[in-house]
Amino acid sequence: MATDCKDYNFKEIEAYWQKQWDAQKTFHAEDFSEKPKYFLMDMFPYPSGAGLHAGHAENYTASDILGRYKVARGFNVLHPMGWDAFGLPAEQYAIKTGTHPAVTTLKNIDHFREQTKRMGIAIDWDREINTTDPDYYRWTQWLFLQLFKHGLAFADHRPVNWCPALGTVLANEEVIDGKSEVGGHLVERRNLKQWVLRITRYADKLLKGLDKVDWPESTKTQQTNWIGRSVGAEVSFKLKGLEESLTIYTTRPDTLFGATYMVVAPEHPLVGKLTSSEQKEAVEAYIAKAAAKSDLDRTDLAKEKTGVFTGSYAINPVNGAEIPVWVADYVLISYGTGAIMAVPAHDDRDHEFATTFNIPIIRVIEKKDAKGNDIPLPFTDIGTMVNSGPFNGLSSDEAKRQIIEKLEAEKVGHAAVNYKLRDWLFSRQRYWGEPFPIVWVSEEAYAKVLQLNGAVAKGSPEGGVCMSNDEGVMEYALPISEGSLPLRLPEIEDYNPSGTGESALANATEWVQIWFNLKTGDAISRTSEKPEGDEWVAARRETNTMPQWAGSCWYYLRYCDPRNTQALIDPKVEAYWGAPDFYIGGAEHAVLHLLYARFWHQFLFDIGVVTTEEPFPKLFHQGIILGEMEYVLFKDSDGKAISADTVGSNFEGERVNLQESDVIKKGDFFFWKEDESIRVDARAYKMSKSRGNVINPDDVIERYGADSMRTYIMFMGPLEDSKPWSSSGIEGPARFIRRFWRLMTDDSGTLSSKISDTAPESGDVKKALHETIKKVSEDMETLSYNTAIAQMMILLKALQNADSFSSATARAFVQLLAPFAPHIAEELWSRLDGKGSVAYAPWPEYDASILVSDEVKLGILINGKPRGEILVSKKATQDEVIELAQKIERVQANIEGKTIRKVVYVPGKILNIVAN
RNA sequence: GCCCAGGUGGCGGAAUUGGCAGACGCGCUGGAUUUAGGAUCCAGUACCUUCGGGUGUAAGGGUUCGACCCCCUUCCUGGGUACCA
Repeated sequence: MATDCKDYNFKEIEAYWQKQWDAQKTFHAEDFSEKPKYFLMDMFPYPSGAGLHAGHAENYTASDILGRYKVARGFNVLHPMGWDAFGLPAEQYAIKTGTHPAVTTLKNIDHFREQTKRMGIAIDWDREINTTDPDYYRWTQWLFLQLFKHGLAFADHRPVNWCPALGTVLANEEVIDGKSEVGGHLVERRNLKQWVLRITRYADKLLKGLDKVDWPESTKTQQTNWIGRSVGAEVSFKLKGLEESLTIYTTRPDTLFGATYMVVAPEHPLVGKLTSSEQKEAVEAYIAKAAAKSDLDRTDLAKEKTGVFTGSYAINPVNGAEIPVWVADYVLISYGTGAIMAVPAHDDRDHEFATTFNIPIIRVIEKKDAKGNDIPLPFTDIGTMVNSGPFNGLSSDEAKRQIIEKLEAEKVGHAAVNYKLRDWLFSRQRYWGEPFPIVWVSEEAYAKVLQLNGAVAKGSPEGGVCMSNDEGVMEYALPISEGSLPLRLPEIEDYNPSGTGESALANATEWVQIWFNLKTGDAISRTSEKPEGDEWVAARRETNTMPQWAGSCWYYLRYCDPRNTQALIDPKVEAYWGAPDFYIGGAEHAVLHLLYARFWHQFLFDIGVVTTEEPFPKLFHQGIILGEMEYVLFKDSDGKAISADTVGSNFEGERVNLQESDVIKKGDFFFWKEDESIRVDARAYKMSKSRGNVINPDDVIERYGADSMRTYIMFMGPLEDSKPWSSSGIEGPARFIRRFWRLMTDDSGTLSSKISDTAPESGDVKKALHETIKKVSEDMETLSYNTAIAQMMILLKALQNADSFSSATARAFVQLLAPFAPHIAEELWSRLDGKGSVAYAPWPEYDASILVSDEVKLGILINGKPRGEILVSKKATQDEVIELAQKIERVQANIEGKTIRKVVYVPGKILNIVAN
């Protein structure tokens, strides 16, 4: 049944079909269907109060089109949606208003779901998930318990941004120039008890797995760089007058002869011993200063190298040279061994440092430029060895090998691999996150756990996880029983952090203070009587919560089996759906989300929960939709227009937004029409509230309808490109949709009289249709939606110009358009007596025989310049073609009096005659 | 700085195993229709031109019968990253 709209009333039509899809569960994905499965997934959104933005609309429309196409192709499509709903904004709102974050979150989710439906996105809503739902996060907690059990989670003191004035820990983005974003209070670094995941154990697997996935190259590169595997050597330098030696890591053992000094990080454990009495004061002052700097400051002030001589000397193992040991903060304690050999000739940073402090610079690698001159220092590439004793003349690569061999033989060094990747700080001092299913007990209690050897012992890693508390007493972390999951967030009155650096959970005494069973892992509040039995002890719950990444690391699995109460996912279901066949989302998650999720997935593979090695075999990033193009005229304080190229970044005058018609382009730049010597700044900016250039999908749907919005967003350009929104540009696709309606219907809302199965259909119409089927089908596979739409516009024109066309042609066209504009397609499909939902109608096939034509247009070129064209058979011989070509006047004129030197004939494409 | 992606009409873009650059759309110009229109329809629209033609894909060079496409150099824009030895 269709609506009874006479004209194109998109509001009525879209609302009607959305209701139908909901009621009929049109997009239900069936487990174990015999159809081939297609698991299509979007990066799920954080349901913010602001609602969906243009980027979401682009993302979901793109995947929706692919999903609808796959349904028409006979696939059992799983296209789910969910909510990454833990996060700071809801907590901050709770602190301000006292509203429980869950309340705010559910309200926002309702809004997001409504908006998604209003865009006509085909989702199986029965599989909706929400990371803040205890039935969901119990499995996040379960997963953490597995990581814990396998020794991949440990506790450590790690620095956070602590703001004493606010009594809270701040996220990096809440700290600006060392001050809190709110209130501008001083922020300091403070070590807190934190959870850390050993992602570094998976560094190699994460690197190797990238070879197996079909991802954008740039994303793979980013992950590769982030993991930052480097191969080099660890070398021990004897220290003059000290027992200890100093071990360094270098990727360039070939430059060992060029080491003229050494540097240790200010935090290096040997600094004290290295420091001579004369240098003590200077070194200690330097270390104190370095400690006061945050990581950010240390890099901010990186422009000038600083450091202090320790007074000690090291001995270069390859040539016995004595070289000074410095302490400098350009060496980081967290990478390698926290100490380096400095080779100023062949490292930019060492060169800068050596120049600043007048340290000798010795060239040990030689390379000549094109003119035969030495390439100036610092030269960081590889070349030929010089000043390196027995290794002179070797290539860098060969020297690396031989020097490592020599070091190994002399037991002063060995080949070594290092990673930039750090272990993952996995805790936050917040309320609105998953509670850790962990309790802390005393050392004696831990001993008893081993003795009892119950579920608690079996769920713990070998050696346990322990950590000294503020009083210096050792405490042990133990897992709560899997049966007691989910460990729910307690209801609290005040969402403010405890003020001690712990989350608000620390104040929920009844929740935190528990009796814990050392055998079973069960717990009850200490407000109750201590149960019988000496396996029950007093314990304290972990008060950190998990970061937002936790829920998003494995959500794709839960879509397959969202209501399972026995397991994270049923192995049979996992075997059917496997990993998502297609994953679409923004490139901003190229590193962290995608790396963390891969880590968990590889772990789940190792413990047998999943059967695939990688979670996202195919990944696609949609580009960013920018705000509208802006033409900005600058005016100085006197209101006088000034040219954009004279304006610095500290411009303080007035910015005037001009219309496109107010500017003129000359060369590469735009100028003001009123005074063409004034250059105008022309560009599109990222959408942002502060800039006021945000396009709200709701407004667009209100004015044009979802079908037109979807078609426009896909028509804007290649999906992966970033492109500016244009409020006039949408008129094109919107007109196309309206014309499509008028092509199929007449004024009274009945089918157009042009649609006839008795009148003959012209060859041109047939050809246009089949060309379109071919083009659209091909473009679907590559997500080239912009050109698919362009081709449908051509078909529309052809049908408008035709006297009549068949209902079969009309239905095929409706089907082609259906993934893009599903509502109007359903409506017209229904009116064209199509069976069922157009979504399930088998995708039209093109008839290749209609498209092949023997006659082709052949371009005739003289000396590479187009001079005419002829219609010939594809199989025409070169001689036939030349004869025909020579009959063309312009061709004659261009070869007259010249000798033909060469002829290049590409059948079906061009004929190029070279003559002079 | 380094890494990645990209520069094509006034605008969004199309065309690549190297073969007639500018499909499709916006905007603009002119026309039709309408009481009116931010509706609809038709035509034109890269630039220059002495109307023969010439020039054009960020700039310069190279390879080729032929280059938006391949190679080298430079410039610009966007994204990522921040002393990782």
